[in-house]
Amino acid sequence: MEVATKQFRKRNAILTYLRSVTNHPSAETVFTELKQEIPDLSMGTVYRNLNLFKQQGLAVIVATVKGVERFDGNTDPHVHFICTECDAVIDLMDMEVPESLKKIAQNCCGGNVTDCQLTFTGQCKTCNEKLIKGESA
Amino acid sequence: MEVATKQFRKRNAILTYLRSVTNHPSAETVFTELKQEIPDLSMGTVYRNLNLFKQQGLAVIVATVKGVERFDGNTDPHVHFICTECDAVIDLMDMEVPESLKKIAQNCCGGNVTDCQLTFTGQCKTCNEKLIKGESA
DNA sequence: TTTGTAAATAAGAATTGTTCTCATTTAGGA
DNA sequence: TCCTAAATGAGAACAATTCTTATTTACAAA
Repeated sequence: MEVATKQFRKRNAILTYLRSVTNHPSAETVFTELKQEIPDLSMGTVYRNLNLFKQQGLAVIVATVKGVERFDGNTDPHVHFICTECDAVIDLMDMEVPESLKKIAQNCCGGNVTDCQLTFTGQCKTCNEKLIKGESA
Repeated sequence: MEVATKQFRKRNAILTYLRSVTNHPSAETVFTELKQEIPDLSMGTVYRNLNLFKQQGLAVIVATVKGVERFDGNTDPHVHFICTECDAVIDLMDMEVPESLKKIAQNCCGGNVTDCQLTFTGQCKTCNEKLIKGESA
Protein backbone atom coordinates (compact mmCIF):
# COMPACT_ATOMS: atom_id res chain seq x y z
CA MET A 1 0.00 0.00 0.00
CA GLU A 2 1.28 3.38 -0.98
CA VAL A 3 0.89 4.96 2.40
CA ALA A 4 3.25 2.62 4.22
CA THR A 5 6.27 2.81 1.93
CA LYS A 6 9.18 5.08 2.56
CA GLN A 7 9.10 5.95 -1.13
CA PHE A 8 6.06 8.13 -0.71
CA ARG A 9 6.83 9.57 2.67
CA LYS A 10 7.15 13.14 1.45
CA ARG A 11 4.23 12.91 -0.94
CA ASN A 12 2.06 11.63 1.86
CA ALA A 13 3.29 14.23 4.26
CA ILE A 14 2.27 16.94 1.80
CA LEU A 15 -1.17 15.47 1.24
CA THR A 16 -1.71 14.87 4.93
CA TYR A 17 -0.69 18.40 5.75
CA LEU A 18 -2.96 19.80 3.08
CA ARG A 19 -5.86 17.83 4.48
CA SER A 20 -5.14 18.83 8.06
CA VAL A 21 -5.44 22.56 7.50
CA THR A 22 -8.27 24.82 6.39
CA ASN A 23 -6.25 27.94 5.65
CA HIS A 24 -5.67 27.18 1.97
CA PRO A 25 -1.89 27.44 2.02
CA SER A 26 0.40 28.49 -0.79
CA ALA A 27 3.15 26.15 -1.97
CA GLU A 28 5.54 28.30 0.01
CA THR A 29 3.54 27.82 3.21
CA VAL A 30 3.33 24.07 2.71
CA PHE A 31 7.08 24.02 2.23
CA THR A 32 7.88 26.18 5.25
CA GLU A 33 5.61 24.23 7.56
CA LEU A 34 6.75 20.77 6.48
CA LYS A 35 10.41 21.78 6.33
CA GLN A 36 10.39 21.74 10.12
CA GLU A 37 9.68 18.02 10.33
CA ILE A 38 11.30 17.12 7.01
CA PRO A 39 14.51 19.17 6.81
CA ASP A 40 15.57 17.84 3.42
CA LEU A 41 12.30 18.75 1.71
CA SER A 42 12.64 20.85 -1.41
CA MET A 43 10.31 23.29 -3.12
CA GLY A 44 10.47 21.17 -6.26
CA THR A 45 8.89 18.28 -4.44
CA VAL A 46 6.15 20.48 -3.02
CA TYR A 47 5.22 21.92 -6.40
CA ARG A 48 5.58 18.57 -8.15
CA ASN A 49 3.26 16.84 -5.73
CA LEU A 50 0.74 19.64 -5.48
CA ASN A 51 0.42 19.53 -9.25
CA LEU A 52 0.10 15.76 -9.13
CA PHE A 53 -2.69 16.05 -6.57
CA LYS A 54 -4.40 18.57 -8.79
CA GLN A 55 -4.30 16.14 -11.72
CA GLN A 56 -5.57 13.31 -9.55
CA GLY A 57 -8.37 15.42 -8.16
CA LEU A 58 -6.97 15.25 -4.62
CA ALA A 59 -6.42 19.00 -4.41
CA VAL A 60 -7.60 22.16 -6.09
CA ILE A 61 -6.42 25.70 -6.49
CA VAL A 62 -9.17 27.71 -4.85
CA ALA A 63 -7.79 31.15 -5.55
CA THR A 64 -4.84 33.18 -6.70
CA VAL A 65 -4.26 35.86 -4.08
CA LYS A 66 -1.85 38.62 -5.07
CA GLY A 67 -0.22 36.39 -7.63
CA VAL A 68 0.10 33.37 -5.37
CA GLU A 69 -1.83 30.15 -5.88
CA ARG A 70 -3.67 28.83 -2.85
CA PHE A 71 -4.35 25.12 -2.48
CA ASP A 72 -7.12 23.17 -0.82
CA GLY A 73 -7.15 19.48 0.03
CA ASN A 74 -10.91 19.64 0.46
CA THR A 75 -12.20 19.11 -3.06
CA ASP A 76 -15.89 19.25 -2.16
CA PRO A 77 -17.09 22.36 -3.89
CA HIS A 78 -17.57 25.05 -1.29
CA VAL A 79 -17.62 28.80 -0.98
CA HIS A 80 -14.67 30.96 0.04
CA PHE A 81 -14.03 34.35 1.50
CA ILE A 82 -10.80 36.23 0.84
CA CYS A 83 -9.63 39.02 3.10
CA THR A 84 -8.03 41.84 1.15
CA GLU A 85 -6.05 42.93 4.20
CA CYS A 86 -4.40 39.77 5.50
CA ASP A 87 -4.93 37.56 2.42
CA ALA A 88 -6.64 34.90 4.50
CA VAL A 89 -8.74 32.46 2.50
CA ILE A 90 -11.58 31.23 4.65
CA ASP A 91 -14.17 28.51 4.07
CA LEU A 92 -17.77 29.60 4.21
CA MET A 93 -19.49 26.43 5.22
CA ASP A 94 -23.13 25.56 4.66
CA MET A 95 -23.30 27.60 1.47
CA GLU A 96 -23.86 26.26 -1.98
CA VAL A 97 -24.29 27.61 -5.45
CA PRO A 98 -27.91 26.81 -6.31
CA GLU A 99 -28.42 24.14 -8.95
CA SER A 100 -30.69 26.55 -10.78
CA LEU A 101 -27.76 28.91 -11.37
CA LYS A 102 -25.62 26.08 -12.68
CA LYS A 103 -28.34 25.14 -15.14
CA ILE A 104 -28.62 28.71 -16.36
CA ALA A 105 -24.84 28.83 -16.78
CA GLN A 106 -24.95 25.64 -18.81
CA ASN A 107 -27.57 27.12 -21.09
CA CYS A 108 -25.82 30.48 -21.43
CA CYS A 109 -22.45 29.06 -22.28
CA GLY A 110 -23.64 26.41 -24.71
CA GLY A 111 -20.62 24.26 -23.94
CA ASN A 112 -19.85 21.98 -21.04
CA VAL A 113 -19.83 23.39 -17.52
CA THR A 114 -17.83 21.21 -15.15
CA ASP A 115 -17.10 23.37 -12.15
CA CYS A 116 -18.08 26.54 -10.41
CA GLN A 117 -16.51 28.71 -7.82
CA LEU A 118 -18.10 31.35 -5.65
CA THR A 119 -15.78 33.69 -3.83
CA PHE A 120 -16.56 36.63 -1.61
CA THR A 121 -14.06 39.38 -0.94
CA GLY A 122 -13.76 41.94 1.82
CA GLN A 123 -12.27 42.30 5.27
CA CYS A 124 -12.29 39.44 7.74
CA LYS A 125 -13.56 39.92 11.28
CA THR A 126 -10.15 40.63 12.75
CA CYS A 127 -9.00 43.02 10.03
CA ASN A 128 -12.33 44.81 9.97
CA GLU A 129 -12.14 45.48 13.69
CA LYS A 130 -8.60 46.77 13.35
CA LEU A 131 -9.69 49.10 10.56
CA ILE A 132 -12.59 50.48 12.60
CA LYS A 133 -10.33 51.00 15.59
CA GLY A 134 -7.80 52.78 13.36
CA GLU A 135 -10.44 55.12 11.99
CA SER A 136 -11.81 56.14 15.35
CA ALA A 137 -8.36 56.75 16.83
CA MET B 1 -10.52 67.99 -18.96
CA GLU B 2 -8.40 64.90 -18.71
CA VAL B 3 -9.69 63.25 -21.84
CA ALA B 4 -8.67 66.02 -24.20
CA THR B 5 -5.06 66.46 -23.17
CA LYS B 6 -2.21 64.83 -24.95
CA GLN B 7 -0.78 63.97 -21.56
CA PHE B 8 -3.27 61.19 -21.04
CA ARG B 9 -3.48 59.91 -24.56
CA LYS B 10 -2.06 56.49 -23.75
CA ARG B 11 -3.93 56.17 -20.49
CA ASN B 12 -7.17 56.91 -22.27
CA ALA B 13 -6.35 54.58 -25.10
CA ILE B 14 -5.88 51.75 -22.62
CA LEU B 15 -9.12 52.47 -20.81
CA THR B 16 -11.04 52.90 -24.03
CA TYR B 17 -9.68 49.64 -25.38
CA LEU B 18 -10.53 47.83 -22.16
CA ARG B 19 -14.08 49.12 -22.35
CA SER B 20 -14.48 48.25 -26.01
CA VAL B 21 -13.80 44.55 -25.62
CA THR B 22 -15.52 41.75 -23.73
CA ASN B 23 -12.80 39.15 -23.91
CA HIS B 24 -11.13 40.06 -20.62
CA PRO B 25 -7.64 40.59 -22.00
CA SER B 26 -4.35 40.08 -20.23
CA ALA B 27 -1.88 42.97 -19.93
CA GLU B 28 0.05 41.33 -22.75
CA THR B 29 -3.02 41.33 -25.01
CA VAL B 30 -3.80 44.97 -24.27
CA PHE B 31 -0.22 45.82 -25.12
CA THR B 32 -0.11 43.82 -28.35
CA GLU B 33 -3.39 45.22 -29.61
CA LEU B 34 -2.66 48.87 -28.79
CA LYS B 35 0.93 48.65 -29.97
CA GLN B 36 -0.42 48.64 -33.52
CA GLU B 37 -1.86 52.10 -33.24
CA ILE B 38 0.59 53.39 -30.64
CA PRO B 39 3.98 52.04 -31.68
CA ASP B 40 5.86 53.65 -28.80
CA LEU B 41 3.69 52.09 -26.13
CA SER B 42 5.52 50.12 -23.47
CA MET B 43 4.47 47.26 -21.20
CA GLY B 44 5.30 49.37 -18.18
CA THR B 45 2.64 51.87 -19.15
CA VAL B 46 0.07 49.15 -19.66
CA TYR B 47 0.72 47.58 -16.26
CA ARG B 48 0.98 50.96 -14.53
CA ASN B 49 -2.32 52.17 -15.88
CA LEU B 50 -4.15 48.91 -15.42
CA ASN B 51 -3.15 49.01 -11.77
CA LEU B 52 -4.23 52.61 -11.56
CA PHE B 53 -7.63 51.73 -13.01
CA LYS B 54 -7.90 48.95 -10.48
CA GLN B 55 -7.28 51.38 -7.63
CA GLN B 56 -9.75 53.86 -9.07
CA GLY B 57 -12.38 51.19 -9.52
CA LEU B 58 -12.38 51.58 -13.30
CA ALA B 59 -11.20 48.03 -13.91
CA VAL B 60 -11.08 44.72 -12.12
CA ILE B 61 -9.15 41.50 -12.37
CA VAL B 62 -11.84 38.95 -13.07
CA ALA B 63 -9.65 35.87 -13.07
CA THR B 64 -6.13 34.53 -13.13
CA VAL B 65 -5.96 31.98 -15.92
CA LYS B 66 -2.85 29.79 -15.97
CA GLY B 67 -0.91 32.36 -14.02
CA VAL B 68 -2.02 35.33 -16.10
CA GLU B 69 -4.27 38.09 -14.78
CA ARG B 70 -7.29 38.96 -16.90
CA PHE B 71 -8.78 42.43 -16.80
CA ASP B 72 -12.28 43.75 -17.28
CA GLY B 73 -13.34 47.34 -17.83
CA ASN B 74 -16.90 46.40 -16.98
CA THR B 75 -16.97 46.71 -13.21
CA ASP B 76 -20.63 45.82 -12.80
CA PRO B 77 -20.50 42.55 -10.94
CA HIS B 78 -21.32 39.78 -13.35
CA VAL B 79 -20.73 36.09 -13.82
CA HIS B 80 -17.95 34.56 -15.89
CA PHE B 81 -17.20 31.32 -17.64
CA ILE B 82 -13.62 30.17 -18.23
CA CYS B 83 -12.78 27.61 -20.89
CA THR B 84 -10.06 25.23 -19.75
CA GLU B 85 -9.11 24.50 -23.36
CA CYS B 86 -8.71 27.90 -25.01
CA ASP B 87 -8.52 30.05 -21.83
CA ALA B 88 -11.37 32.23 -23.04
CA VAL B 89 -13.08 34.24 -20.32
CA ILE B 90 -16.69 34.82 -21.30
CA ASP B 91 -19.40 36.94 -19.72
CA LEU B 92 -22.52 35.14 -18.67
CA MET B 93 -25.09 37.86 -18.87
CA ASP B 94 -28.39 37.96 -17.05
CA MET B 95 -27.04 36.03 -14.10
CA GLU B 96 -26.61 37.34 -10.62
CA VAL B 97 -25.52 36.03 -7.29
CA PRO B 98 -28.70 36.11 -5.20
CA GLU B 99 -28.79 38.72 -2.45
CA SER B 100 -29.73 35.98 -0.03
CA LEU B 101 -26.35 34.30 -0.60
CA LYS B 102 -24.53 37.56 -0.02
CA LYS B 103 -26.34 38.01 3.26
CA ILE B 104 -25.44 34.52 4.38
CA ALA B 105 -21.82 35.20 3.45
CA GLN B 106 -21.88 38.39 5.48
CA ASN B 107 -23.16 36.50 8.49
CA CYS B 108 -20.76 33.59 8.09
CA CYS B 109 -17.67 35.69 7.76
CA GLY B 110 -18.45 38.15 10.52
CA GLY B 111 -16.40 40.84 8.81
CA ASN B 112 -17.19 43.10 5.90
CA VAL B 113 -18.11 41.57 2.56
CA THR B 114 -17.56 44.01 -0.28
CA ASP B 115 -17.50 41.90 -3.43
CA CYS B 116 -18.34 38.54 -4.80
CA GLN B 117 -17.34 36.65 -7.85
CA LEU B 118 -19.03 33.65 -9.41
CA THR B 119 -17.07 31.77 -12.01
CA PHE B 120 -17.95 28.66 -13.94
CA THR B 121 -15.35 26.47 -15.57
CA GLY B 122 -15.53 23.95 -18.39
CA GLN B 123 -15.30 23.79 -22.15
CA CYS B 124 -16.77 26.52 -24.30
CA LYS B 125 -19.07 25.70 -27.19
CA THR B 126 -16.34 25.66 -29.81
CA CYS B 127 -13.85 23.63 -27.79
CA ASN B 128 -16.49 21.20 -26.64
CA GLU B 129 -17.50 20.49 -30.22
CA LYS B 130 -13.88 19.96 -31.22
CA LEU B 131 -13.42 17.53 -28.34
CA ILE B 132 -16.50 15.54 -29.27
CA LYS B 133 -15.38 15.40 -32.89
CA GLY B 134 -11.92 14.28 -31.77
CA GLU B 135 -13.32 11.48 -29.67
CA SER B 136 -15.54 10.10 -32.37
CA ALA B 137 -12.77 10.22 -34.98
C1' DT C 1 9.92 83.21 -24.18
C1' DT C 2 12.17 80.98 -20.58
C1' DT C 3 12.06 78.35 -16.35
C1' DG C 4 10.31 75.20 -12.94
C1' DT C 5 7.65 71.41 -11.53
C1' DA C 6 4.95 67.47 -11.32
C1' DA C 7 2.98 63.72 -13.83
C1' DA C 8 3.51 60.20 -17.56
C1' DT C 9 6.40 57.50 -19.96
C1' DA C 10 10.08 54.01 -22.32
C1' DA C 11 13.36 50.88 -21.62
C1' DG C 12 15.09 47.56 -19.42
C1' DA C 13 16.72 45.68 -14.90
C1' DA C 14 15.05 43.26 -10.91
C1' DT C 15 11.94 40.39 -8.51
C1' DT C 16 9.11 36.54 -7.71
C1' DG C 17 6.20 32.47 -8.26
C1' DT C 18 6.48 28.40 -10.84
C1' DT C 19 8.37 24.89 -13.92
C1' DC C 20 12.07 22.34 -15.78
C1' DT C 21 16.49 19.64 -15.93
C1' DC C 22 19.48 16.42 -14.44
C1' DA C 23 22.17 13.85 -11.42
C1' DT C 24 21.27 11.17 -7.24
C1' DT C 25 18.64 8.25 -4.23
C1' DT C 26 15.31 4.87 -3.25
C1' DA C 27 12.33 0.72 -3.39
C1' DG C 28 11.58 -3.47 -4.90
C1' DG C 29 11.96 -7.24 -8.23
C1' DA C 30 14.95 -10.48 -11.10
C1' DT D 1 24.04 -8.24 -6.35
C1' DC D 2 22.21 -5.99 -10.33
C1' DC D 3 18.50 -3.55 -12.76
C1' DT D 4 14.79 -0.47 -13.55
C1' DA D 5 11.44 2.92 -12.66
C1' DA D 6 9.80 6.36 -9.66
C1' DA D 7 10.84 10.17 -6.34
C1' DT D 8 13.73 13.56 -5.06
C1' DG D 9 17.18 17.91 -4.17
C1' DA D 10 19.42 21.50 -6.06
C1' DG D 11 19.50 24.93 -8.72
C1' DA D 12 18.89 26.73 -13.48
C1' DA D 13 15.36 28.53 -16.49
C1' DC D 14 11.23 30.84 -17.39
C1' DA D 15 7.47 34.13 -17.45
C1' DA D 16 4.47 37.52 -15.44
C1' DT D 17 4.78 41.52 -12.94
C1' DT D 18 6.97 45.38 -10.53
C1' DC D 19 10.52 48.64 -9.95
C1' DT D 20 14.10 52.12 -11.27
C1' DT D 21 15.82 55.81 -13.70
C1' DA D 22 16.42 59.02 -17.12
C1' DT D 23 13.51 61.36 -20.45
C1' DT D 24 9.48 63.65 -22.13
C1' DT D 25 5.35 66.20 -21.60
C1' DA D 26 1.96 69.70 -20.21
C1' DC D 27 1.31 73.65 -18.12
C1' DA D 28 1.80 77.48 -14.94
C1' DA D 29 4.64 81.26 -13.28
C1' DA D 30 8.18 84.59 -14.01
